[in-house]
Amino acid sequence: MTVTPMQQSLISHFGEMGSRWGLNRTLGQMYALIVLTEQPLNADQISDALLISRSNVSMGIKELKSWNLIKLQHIPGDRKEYFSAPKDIWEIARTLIIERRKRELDPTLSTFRDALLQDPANEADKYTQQRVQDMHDLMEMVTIWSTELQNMSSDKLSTLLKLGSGVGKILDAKERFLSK
Amino acid sequence: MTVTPMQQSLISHFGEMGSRWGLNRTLGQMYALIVLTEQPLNADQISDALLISRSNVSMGIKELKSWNLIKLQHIPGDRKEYFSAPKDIWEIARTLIIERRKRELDPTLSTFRDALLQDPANEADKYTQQRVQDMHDLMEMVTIWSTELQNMSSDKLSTLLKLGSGVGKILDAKERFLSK
DNA sequence: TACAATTTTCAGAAATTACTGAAAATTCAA
DNA sequence: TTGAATTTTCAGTAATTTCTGAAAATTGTA
Repeated sequence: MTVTPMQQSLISHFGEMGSRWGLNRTLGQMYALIVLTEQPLNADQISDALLISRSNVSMGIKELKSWNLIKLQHIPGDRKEYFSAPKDIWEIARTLIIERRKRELDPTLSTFRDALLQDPANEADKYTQQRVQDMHDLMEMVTIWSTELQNMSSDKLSTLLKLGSGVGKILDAKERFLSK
Repeated sequence: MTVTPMQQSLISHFGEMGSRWGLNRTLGQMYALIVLTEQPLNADQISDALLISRSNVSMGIKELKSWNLIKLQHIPGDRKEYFSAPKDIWEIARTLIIERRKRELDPTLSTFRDALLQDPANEADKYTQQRVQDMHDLMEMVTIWSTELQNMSSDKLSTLLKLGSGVGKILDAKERFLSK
């Protein structure tokens, strides 16, 4: 399991990014390695390639599993477990959307709802609730979107994204669709 | 500058979330306080309300400024600087999208492009480039979208988001239209 | 200009998070 | 079963990040 210079620079970058994200450096590197390698890898190979301890890999894998980001495989005649990433990049994207929604949006929405159910104790609370209401509404819409994306095929997701350069067009499409 | 229980629980939640995000706990709390309070606040008030040192507030403000998340105000006859958040929640959302794109997508896209320009040293590199190409394409579309959103008025952004669960249907309609 | 008010900086301390090696637990073939 | 191969756990250590107080810098007024 040797890492080419090209792979190394990508792995490093994902390490940096991973720590800026909710993950940590090692996790970012591990996932980069798995995504960029065609063959499934076992824990020892990951440990060798990234120069991190076997136990660190074990913890990383546990985390990646909890994010549903890796596939588990077995190779006949080999007792080790092998890990790989989905070959469809859209599937990875979809998983990331779902998992981040679960971890970030859902609990926040629930905190917002709690606050909105309370009686405002004074003017300050009234203002607070008003702001919470705005954030709640926005976030709920984002949630609905993410649910939608979650159920969308890769093809469809791709079509939607490609529509990008003219989101305005989508709005137009909506008008036409609804008004006929 | 007293914080009501309702505000306190929201501030705590944002603290938790902030650290899961790229920000840190204090920054999350600071921004929650500013967003949830109607009046602009000065650094001492923030320091009092959150029980953190004046210098910590100063660093936090610097960071929030770099994210373009706060507005700076002066109150006549008072030399202190006062801080507030945009009243339009969509504006805050838009700013977050822009800033995160700058910090996360742009550098990543550039790393991807570097890798794609290199000559693959072997089969492993060829596979790596293929995967990078996929990720690049996806991320470029996301970038285009975010640019689009950046230039969209709050009204239009709101309309688009409200479309939510209707998006799939519109795409269906489009498919049917194109394939006949 | 002088100076009080305010903000910023920054070295070190405190807190948090990540990582390791050793040991425990699990798995599976014989 | 047994025991070798493999994975997981976890206490302690290392590394990183955050926070503070003191001092320096800046600002604005008289």
